[in-house]
Amino acid sequence: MTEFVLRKAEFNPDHVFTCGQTFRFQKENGIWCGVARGNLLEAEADGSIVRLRISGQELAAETWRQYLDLDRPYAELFPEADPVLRRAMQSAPGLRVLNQEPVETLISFILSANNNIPRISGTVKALCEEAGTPFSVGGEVFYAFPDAAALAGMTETSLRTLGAGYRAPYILASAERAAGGDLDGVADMDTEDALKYLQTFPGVGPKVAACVALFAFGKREAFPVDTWMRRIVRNLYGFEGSPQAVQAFAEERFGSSAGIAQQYLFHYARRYLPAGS
DNA sequence: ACCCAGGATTCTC
DNA sequence: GAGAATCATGGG
Repeated sequence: MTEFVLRKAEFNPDHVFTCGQTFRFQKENGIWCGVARGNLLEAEADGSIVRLRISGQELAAETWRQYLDLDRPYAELFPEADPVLRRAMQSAPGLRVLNQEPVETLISFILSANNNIPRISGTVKALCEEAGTPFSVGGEVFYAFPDAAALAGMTETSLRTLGAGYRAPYILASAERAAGGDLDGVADMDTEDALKYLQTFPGVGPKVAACVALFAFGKREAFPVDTWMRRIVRNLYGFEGSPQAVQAFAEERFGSSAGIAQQYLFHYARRYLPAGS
């Protein structure tokens, strides 16, 4: 078991787990609970501190520091943040961008296309219970996200039963490629190459590629543009254009940590910008 | 019945 | 290349 005691100002689970980067965490009885890297991760706020408890196979504390992105100085990332970004950051202190597993991120965000977050979460959970490796903590059973080979061994029918819909064949084909090692080189690519390469996976376009690059491969300049991002850029920055134009606007404005700015803005938009505006 | 959801793919011009 | 139609599925 690994434990962390952190200041809520540097890691706030209420922001980390609701800002849309992961679909596997739920709050139960005041405790955030989910599975990451085949371990149970629980986070509980206690005043101004947060206790993190990680149970399961024993992984090095350094691995978890990396997963939690604890060693990045968030307060120093945007020294000249504009008023919009500053407001978004001030509204979510302790938000951090996790470093998640590539296969889980790839498949989850293929599922996210033209879908809504509650339904994505439900399908991901069903997927884990169907094909993931179970492990038990304190007598309760949890499921790791299925590895690529397990996913590739599923049928289109079973994936549709779990709620994947028309994305089922994309998931199978992309899982097959991942099982063959096709994600292995992405970590060493620069952002531009990674984005281009990830889009060769079935079901992966510009937005999903940016999510995978950002959330699984540490490409912090990758800036996913979705309906929320177009809305916030239009309403709060007065910039309107194609997703590609919005991405260029964001990269120019936010620089090498644009993806982290994106998470603050996305989280802010979902909480404070009325839908349909 | 209609629209939307963290879009991607395919068809068409 | 840019723009429209199509793609399951559940909830408003």
